[in-house]
Amino acid sequence: MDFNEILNNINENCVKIQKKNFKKGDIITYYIENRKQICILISGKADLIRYDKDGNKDIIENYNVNDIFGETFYPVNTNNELFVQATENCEVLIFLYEDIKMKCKNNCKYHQILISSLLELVINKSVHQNSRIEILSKRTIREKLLSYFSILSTTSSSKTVILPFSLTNLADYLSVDRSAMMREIKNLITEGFISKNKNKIKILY
Amino acid sequence: MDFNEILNNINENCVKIQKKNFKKGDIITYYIENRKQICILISGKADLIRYDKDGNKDIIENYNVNDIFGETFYPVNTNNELFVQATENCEVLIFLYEDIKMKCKNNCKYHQILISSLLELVINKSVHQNSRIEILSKRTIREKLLSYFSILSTTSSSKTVILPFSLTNLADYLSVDRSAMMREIKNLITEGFISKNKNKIKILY
DNA sequence: AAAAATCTGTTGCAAAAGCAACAAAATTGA
DNA sequence: TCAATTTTGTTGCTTTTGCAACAGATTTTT
Repeated sequence: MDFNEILNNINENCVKIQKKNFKKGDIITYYIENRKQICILISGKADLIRYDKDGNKDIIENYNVNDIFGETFYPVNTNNELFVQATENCEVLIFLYEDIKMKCKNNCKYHQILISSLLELVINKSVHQNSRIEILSKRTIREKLLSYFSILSTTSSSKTVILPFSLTNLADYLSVDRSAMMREIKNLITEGFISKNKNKIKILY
Repeated sequence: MDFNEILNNINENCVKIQKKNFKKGDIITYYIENRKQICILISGKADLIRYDKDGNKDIIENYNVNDIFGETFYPVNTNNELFVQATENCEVLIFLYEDIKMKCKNNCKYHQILISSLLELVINKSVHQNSRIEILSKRTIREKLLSYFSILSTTSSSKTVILPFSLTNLADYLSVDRSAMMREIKNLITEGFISKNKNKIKILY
């Protein structure tokens, strides 16, 4: 998926796409009701963040290369302030859905490639969301952990998985209390289901 | 989104799309690893169903008009048998992702409309999935319920919401024990947060 | 219209999870 | 490099949830 090629070749008269750079810590975009912005992360990492009414910071999603975000994909309402913040330096493509939605009159090739590529990215996003739903649907912390490890194991084709984030963030991702999760990891180890070394988990069953 | 128009006008030499009819109870499709089928529900209702290793039936998703499904959107592995079953008579468009992915040589107009329409449907799907994730991320049954009611209330612009499915299925959707959910609904009523009449919930705060 | 199946509502009890608070280890950054 | 911050690991206690088992109401099927 070479978005730079698309960007360089697309007919500027028909599609308005911006490429912007952000430094670590910068706000890439605020989610605005009734706008439909689409952002594609070309390089770097970023988080979708919300502050709830009690002022607690929630990391709702995190993004890597080829991830797609923007309020187009998220139910936005005025109660929540949602924004995406760079956790590393980032290159991002930014445009509005209505600006690319329909084929331009010029019938330009790269516009069509853009739409097809976008479709592919959104499908990937949907698959990831379904994995997340699958995990969150589990009733116990144990099942959530095992289900998460199992998905990592399948995608990496290995019984030893490397956690892509800290245990603190894992608890957030599974949406459980961290200390309760730690307790359950300990139980899984003593009961022989897994072993653990730093951020490597080995599945033993 | 008029898929019949697309179907009637699309160049049959470039895109293979089938329209099929199903009776209530029929299996619309089994999810197969490494295939990438896409189905669009034109009319009727259907459920995505899994039987886990203990033989328990799980309703994972349910589909209405304009919903899109197929293994393209779901992480499939050989451990689970996944299939979609009609809960009412259905008309369904069925095709393979690779058959429509790239623009045909003929450059036919309706092929492009199909891809754009598909993009729109997948974006909608993604927004719904995010709502579901939002709800499932809540830690307590009470928060899940209130969060669900609040989303229904926002989309219907009314403080009185009509539950689109039975309480039994609501418990499934929220992924909680039904009796515990009933208890919590009762608590919400006695504490004055909501009132309830049949399948109508009124939000009182 | 009767029988079967599903859904709603309720409860006691056991298990699991959340909360709070703390210390030690590891990482970051000034 | 040393101080500050974040992460990991642990535990006692409380609250919430799940489970099991009912009975009654409602809906569907025959």
